Amino acid sequence: MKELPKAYEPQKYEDKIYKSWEESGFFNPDVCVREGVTDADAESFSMVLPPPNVTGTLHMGHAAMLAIEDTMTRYQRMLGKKTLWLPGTDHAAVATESKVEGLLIKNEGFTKPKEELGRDAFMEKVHAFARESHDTIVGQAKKMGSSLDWSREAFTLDEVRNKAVRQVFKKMYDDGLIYRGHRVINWSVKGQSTCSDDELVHVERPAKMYYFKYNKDFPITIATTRPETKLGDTAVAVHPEGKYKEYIGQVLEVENVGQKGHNLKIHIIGDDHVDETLGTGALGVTPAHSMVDFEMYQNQKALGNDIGLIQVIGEDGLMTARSGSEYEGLSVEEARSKFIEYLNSENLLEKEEEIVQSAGTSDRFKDVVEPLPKTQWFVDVNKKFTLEKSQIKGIESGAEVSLKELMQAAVRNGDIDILPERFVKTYFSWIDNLRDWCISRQIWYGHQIPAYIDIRNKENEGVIFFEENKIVLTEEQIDETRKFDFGFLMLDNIKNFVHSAKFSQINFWLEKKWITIEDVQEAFQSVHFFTCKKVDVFDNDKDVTKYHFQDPDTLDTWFSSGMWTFSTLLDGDMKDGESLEEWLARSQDFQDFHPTQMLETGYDIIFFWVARMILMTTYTLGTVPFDTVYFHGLVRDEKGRKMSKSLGNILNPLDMIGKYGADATRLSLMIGTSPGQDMKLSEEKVEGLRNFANKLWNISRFMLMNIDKVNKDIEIPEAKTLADKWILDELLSDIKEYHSYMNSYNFSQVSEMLRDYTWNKLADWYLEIAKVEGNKSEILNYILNTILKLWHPFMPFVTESIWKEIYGENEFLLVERVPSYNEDNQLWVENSKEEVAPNFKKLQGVINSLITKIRNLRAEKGIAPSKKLKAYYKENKVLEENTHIVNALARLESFEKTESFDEEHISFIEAGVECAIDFSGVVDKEAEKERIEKEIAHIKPYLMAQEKKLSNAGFVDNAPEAVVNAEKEKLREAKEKLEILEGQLQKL
RNA sequence: GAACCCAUAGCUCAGUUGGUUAGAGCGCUACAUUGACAUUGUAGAGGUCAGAAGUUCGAAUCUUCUUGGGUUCACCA
Repeated sequence: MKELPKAYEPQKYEDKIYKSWEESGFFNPDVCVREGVTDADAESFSMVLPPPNVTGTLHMGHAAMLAIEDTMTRYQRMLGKKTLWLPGTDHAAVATESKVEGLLIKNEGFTKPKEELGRDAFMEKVHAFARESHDTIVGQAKKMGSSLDWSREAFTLDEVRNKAVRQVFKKMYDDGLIYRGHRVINWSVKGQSTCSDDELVHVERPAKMYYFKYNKDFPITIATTRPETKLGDTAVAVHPEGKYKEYIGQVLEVENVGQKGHNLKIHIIGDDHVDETLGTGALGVTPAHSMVDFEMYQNQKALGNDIGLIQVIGEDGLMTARSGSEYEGLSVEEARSKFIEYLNSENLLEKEEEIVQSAGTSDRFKDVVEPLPKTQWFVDVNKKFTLEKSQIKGIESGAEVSLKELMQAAVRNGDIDILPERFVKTYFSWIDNLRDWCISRQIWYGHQIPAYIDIRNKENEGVIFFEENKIVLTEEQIDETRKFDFGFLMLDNIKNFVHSAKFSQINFWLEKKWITIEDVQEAFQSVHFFTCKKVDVFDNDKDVTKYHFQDPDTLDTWFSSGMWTFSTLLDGDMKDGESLEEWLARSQDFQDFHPTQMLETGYDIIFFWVARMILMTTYTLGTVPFDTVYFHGLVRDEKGRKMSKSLGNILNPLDMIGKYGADATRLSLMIGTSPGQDMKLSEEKVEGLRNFANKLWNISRFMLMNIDKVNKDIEIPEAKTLADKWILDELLSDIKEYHSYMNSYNFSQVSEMLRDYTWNKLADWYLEIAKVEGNKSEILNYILNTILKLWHPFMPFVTESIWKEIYGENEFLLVERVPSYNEDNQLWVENSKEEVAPNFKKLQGVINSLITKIRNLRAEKGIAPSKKLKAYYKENKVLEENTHIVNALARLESFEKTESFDEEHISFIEAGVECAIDFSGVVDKEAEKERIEKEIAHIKPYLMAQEKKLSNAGFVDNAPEAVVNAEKEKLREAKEKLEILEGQLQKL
C-alpha cells in the first residue's frame, strides 16, 4: 500500500530522473556489463545519433529523431543487449561559418567579418559559437530523455576524427580516387565558395529568353537567358544529322561581338544532345559558364578539337577582362543590359520571350550560383580500384570496383535494408545520375585538405603528403627556407612547405631542425597555415614575381560525417606511424560495435549523408556501415507547412517539454505517424498525450493503493475470475504483438495498442471490476510491472518515476527486462474472450444511461425507484457473471433508495436491459453465425467451380503453366479461408 | 520532363500477404461526476475509402487511366 501524489507533474521529476540515469552509467554498455545488468556475452546493438549541426538549437525534427532512436535504444537495452547509442555533433562547415558571418553582420556591425577580423579572430568566433551551440544541443537531447552514451561523444571536427579523415583522404588519393580537376563548378559569389550539386536548391523565377545572332553574317540563330555569357562562346552545337549539319567542322570568325574588337572564333560542332525541336535548334556553347557546355568542350577536346574556353565572369561575380574592355568590371546584370542594347542597336536581336526558369541557388548562402571553371578536388565515383578486403555480398576481396558499384552492391545484394522500401528506388536513381563529388570548399571552418602545393612547381600540381610523422630538416632546406622573407618552411625532399605568418614559429622549427605532423596540426589551429598558388601577377618595373596566398581549401562536411559510424568508434588517439587499419584493429569499440545495426534519420539527407556513409565505409572498410536504414518523415506544422522562422510556426521542443513533459512530446512524434511519411504536429496532440501520461500515473496510483505488498519480480499470478483471465490474456497477446511491432519498427501501432490496453481495457474496465471483486493485489502488481516495462521505451520519465516511487531510488526500470511472450501463459479460452469481454463496456454504458434517464424522470415526476430492482436483475443470467453490472445496479439502488418506481418505469428499465443483453454476445453470437454462414455460402460454389476447372484436363494441359499454378494457388487460399471460417463456426 | 508519395469521419492519421459489420485520437452532441484521475467517465452522430474501368467468388487494399495535392531529381537552347 503506497500512495503517489495526485497528479503527475513532469517538471518535478524529469531532470532528477535523467540525472539518476546518467549517474548510474547505464547508458554505457560497458557499465551495464560491469554492474551485471547485461550479460558479458550478450548480443550487441549499436546505432549512431545522426550528429546535429552546431548551427543553433534543435527543432521538432531533431526531437522526432531523438524520440524514435531513444525508443529503439531503450527497447534493445531492455531486451538485454549490449546497447550503444552514440552521440555527437557535426561542425557543418559552410552552414556554421555562414551562420556566424550572418550573426556578426547582424549583431556586431561587421560588413565583411572574415576580412575585418582576420582568420584567427574569426575562427575564434566560430569556435565559440560552435561550443555554445553544442552545449545547447546536448542540453536539449538530455531534456528529451535520450539514453545516449555521453562518455563516447564525438565531434566531426575533433582531433580523432581529423586524423581519420586525413588517413582516408590519403588512401583515396593513393588509389587514384581523389584528383584535382579543372572544371566548371557551382560558385557562390556571396559565399565565395563552391557548392556541390546536391547543395543546390532550384528556385523558379521569371526570365527572358533572347534569340539572336552573333553578327549579321552568322548563319545560325541561337537563344539564351544569359546573353552576357555569350561573350565567352567558343562554339555552336548543332545536331549531327540536323538542318545545320553542313556547317559542322567549320570555324567561323565573328568580329566585334558586343563591342569593337571583341572577336570570337566559333567552332560549329555536332552533338547528339542537341534537340532540334527546342529553341532555335542550335546551341551557343559557353564552356566556361555552363556545366553541359563544359562537357561538350571536354568531349571535343577528347576528339582532338580544342574549341577553347573563355572565362568572362570572375569569382567576384563581375565581368573579367576577357569579356572585352567595355564590359570588364560590370556586374552580370549590367553586362546583360549592355549586351542587349548592343544587339538591338545592331539589329541582331530577333525575339524576346518570357519564360519561367529554375535557377540553382546555394542552399547555404541563398544566392544564385554562377557556374565557373575552377580547379577543385574531386572524388571519382566511376574509377575502378582494388578493394583489398570485402565482406560485401557480391564483391570479392581484391575485386576491381568503382565507388558507384560498391554503393549499388551494398543495397542491391541485401547487406543494407532500407525502410520504407520505396527509398531504395530513390537511392538507386541518385547513384545512377551521380557525378564526381566535388569535395573542396573555399571556407575556413572544416577539415583542411591534407595536401600541400609545391610553389616551385609551375603546374601547381605537386601534391604530396606527409609520409612520415617526423621530418628532419636538412641544412639545405633550412637555407632554402631562410631565402624567403615571408615565412616559408621548405621541405624539399617531400616537396611540401609550410607557411606561417608567425615568423617566430618558423624560426622555432628552424632552430630545432625538425618538424612533426603535430607541429603542422598545431599550425592549423593556432597560426595561419597557407597553401599558396602562383598567380599571374607581375610587377614589370621591378621584374619580380609576386605570389598570391590563398587559404587552404577545406573538405565538404559530408566527407567527415560519411565516416561517422566508424570514426566514432576509434580508440582515443592514433599512435605514431600507425595505419588506419592497425588503428581500427586495436579499437575495442570498433570491434564490438561495427557495423552498426541501425541508422535512423530523416529522408531528406538520404543523398547527403546515408549514401555517403555507404560510400566512405564500404570503400574504407569493405563492410557496410549499418544493416538497416529507417527513414522517418519530416515534421510539419498543423497546416502541413515546413516549420520555419519566417512563418513563425515553429514549435520548440523545449517549450513543449516545459508545458506538457518530455514523455508527451516524444509520444506525439511517434503516435499516428508512419515511416517516411511527413507528420503534422499540433499542440493539441501533445496536450492529449500529456493527459495520457497523467492517466498512466493515476492508474498506477490506484493500483498501488490496492496492492498489499509490492514485488518487483512477481511471476504471472493465477486468474480467479473471468475478468482476471480476460485482462491477463489481453496483456499476454499484446506482449506478443508488441515485440512483433517493435521488431518491424511500427512504433505508431505499438503505442496505440498500448494506449488502448492501458486506458480502455485496464483503466476503464478491469479496474472498475477490480473495485467490486476486490482482492487482486498480485494481478494488479503483475500488470503494473508489465505495462511500465512495455511503456518505458516510449515514456521513459513517467514510467521510471513510478518505478522509483514503488521500488525505491536505487531501482532502475531502464535496465529491467522487457517481458517476453510465452505461449504457455495463454489463459483464455478463445471464444469466451470474444463473447464476453467487449461487452462489459457496452453494458456499463447502457446501465449508465439508464441511470441518467431514471434520474431525470425522478426529477421531473417525483417518481421513486423500486427496491425489487436489484433482485430482478440479479436473476438475469447474463448479469450473473458480470459483477460490474451488478455493482452498477447497486449504485442505482442506493441512489434511488429513498423513492420508488412505478410499473411503467420498471418496464422502461427492462427494455433498456434487454438492449444490454443484445450487446452481451448472446445475440451477437447468432449474428456472427449468420455472417460466417453467409460467407461460407459465398466461397463454397467458387471452390467447387475451381476444383472442376482444375480437374478439367483440357484446361490443365492447354493453359500456360503459370496460369494453372495461379489458379491452384487461388484454390488453396480459398480452401484455407474456408477452413478458418468453419473453425470459427465450430466454436460458436 | 522523370520518379516517388498522398487522397479513408469535421480535423490529424492507422489500416500488415485482397477476406468479419473500414479503425484510433482530437473535435462535436447528450449524459454522468464525493470514488486513482475533470489532465475524468459513458454513450451517440459522422465514411458510395478522390473518380472511372478492369482483375477476382470477394477490392480501401492489386492493375490501368483520370483528377487534385505534395516531394525529389533533371532540363532550362
